[in-house]
Amino acid sequence: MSNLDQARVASRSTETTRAALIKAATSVFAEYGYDGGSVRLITQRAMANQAAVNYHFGGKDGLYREVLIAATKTLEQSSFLCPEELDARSPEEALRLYLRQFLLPLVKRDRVSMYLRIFAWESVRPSEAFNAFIVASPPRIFQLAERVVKRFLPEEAPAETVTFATLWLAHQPMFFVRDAERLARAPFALKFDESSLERLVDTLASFSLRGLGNP
Amino acid sequence: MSNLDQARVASRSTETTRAALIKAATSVFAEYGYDGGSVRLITQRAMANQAAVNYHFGGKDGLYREVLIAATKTLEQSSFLCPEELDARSPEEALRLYLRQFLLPLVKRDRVSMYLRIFAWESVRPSEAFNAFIVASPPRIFQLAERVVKRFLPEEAPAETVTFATLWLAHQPMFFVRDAERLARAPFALKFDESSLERLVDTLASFSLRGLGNP
DNA sequence: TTGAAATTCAAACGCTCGTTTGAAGCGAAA
DNA sequence: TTTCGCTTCAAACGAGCGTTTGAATTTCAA
Repeated sequence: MSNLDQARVASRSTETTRAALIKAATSVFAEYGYDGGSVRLITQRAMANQAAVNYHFGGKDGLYREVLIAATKTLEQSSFLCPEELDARSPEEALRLYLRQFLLPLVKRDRVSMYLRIFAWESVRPSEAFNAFIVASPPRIFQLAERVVKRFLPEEAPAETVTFATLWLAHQPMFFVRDAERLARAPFALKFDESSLERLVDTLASFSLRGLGNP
Repeated sequence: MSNLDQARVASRSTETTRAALIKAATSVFAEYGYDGGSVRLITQRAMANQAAVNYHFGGKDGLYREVLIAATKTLEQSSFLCPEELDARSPEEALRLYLRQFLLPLVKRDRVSMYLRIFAWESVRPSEAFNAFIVASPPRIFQLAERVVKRFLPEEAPAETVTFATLWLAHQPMFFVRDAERLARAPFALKFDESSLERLVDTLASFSLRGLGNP
């Protein structure tokens, strides 16, 4: 009887718990971010014991890393966000598609939206676990904003300008996704449904493309 | 001997401690935000006892409120950020001035910059103490972005569009100020000095005015 | 100088957090 | 059926947080 056999034998119950924890962690981290999401809430939602996180993943960090791995894997397989899709379109359409995809979490609650929410949290103040992760395996979606921006900037644009522009663009949808809950309350009262999402995409695309001065 | 007399009599040492705490709290909150700034660090910098915060201000909230009061008072007296100054300029100049003033904390460490940093923190995830404060006495500087934006939008623009645009503009400089420390490290490596600040102002002003599509 | 009020201080309280512990439960091989 | 290793569990640990406590100290009018 090898370790492999043992692992296979025990894998059913183990995998059940692991999967439940990852699923619960995904929703909790999407809602509250890494620092704000507590192990107690995650294990509660997964109907597992608190110690299970440490037993199966070595700690909160390890569980988060699993979520990030699943996120990058899913997002890389999602055709909506693949770089080739962007390159096949005109710069204007690419920009609009980019904004629209990253704003979708405002009205959707599916898995991809939760992953995008997690990235939106990390765009504010990245956790150390996240930094360690993107150094090890940088998610492809982080190149997307730069890719879109480069379609507009001249070839000879300095790297600093590209960085400014990339950060500038990437954080426009991130802000709305991350703070949707707060913006829904006073004094903003922005409730997002399909139609207001479209208007937001229109507005951001217009500003990003032509600026405030050219409506 | 009235309470007033007692207050006056005891005011020297009291005011010294109070002022030291407020000064220390300003720098700590500017550095780490409200949640991230601890009472222990504040009292350490002020060379005061931990209990002094509760004794003089009733708690961390109360101390923060004093900082916010000082911030709004100072910022309202600062001619750089007054609404009249903006109205006296062309829309383009007003926008540029707005961006420049709110990006100044990147290179300056003076009192006004610390206050702007605190507001930048609050723009991400406002503390309850902050929400309670702005309801009681809304700082004037929060109307500035809307004022600038309205110079560009047509009179009949829907309120939702104005809100979108205001949030869009207001968060552009806030992001850089808040995350300056992180952006200085890899993979961005954006160190800000006078010249790079000017380039950032140029870039953001250009994008905000004319968008990516019209360099 | 005296006494009462104001202020400071070290220590501890109560809470939440991530993590650890050691016993109990469980399933499959012997 | 017994045994052994993997998994679960309730409980506690230790660290950090804001806050409270009660005694010591300072201050100053009387």
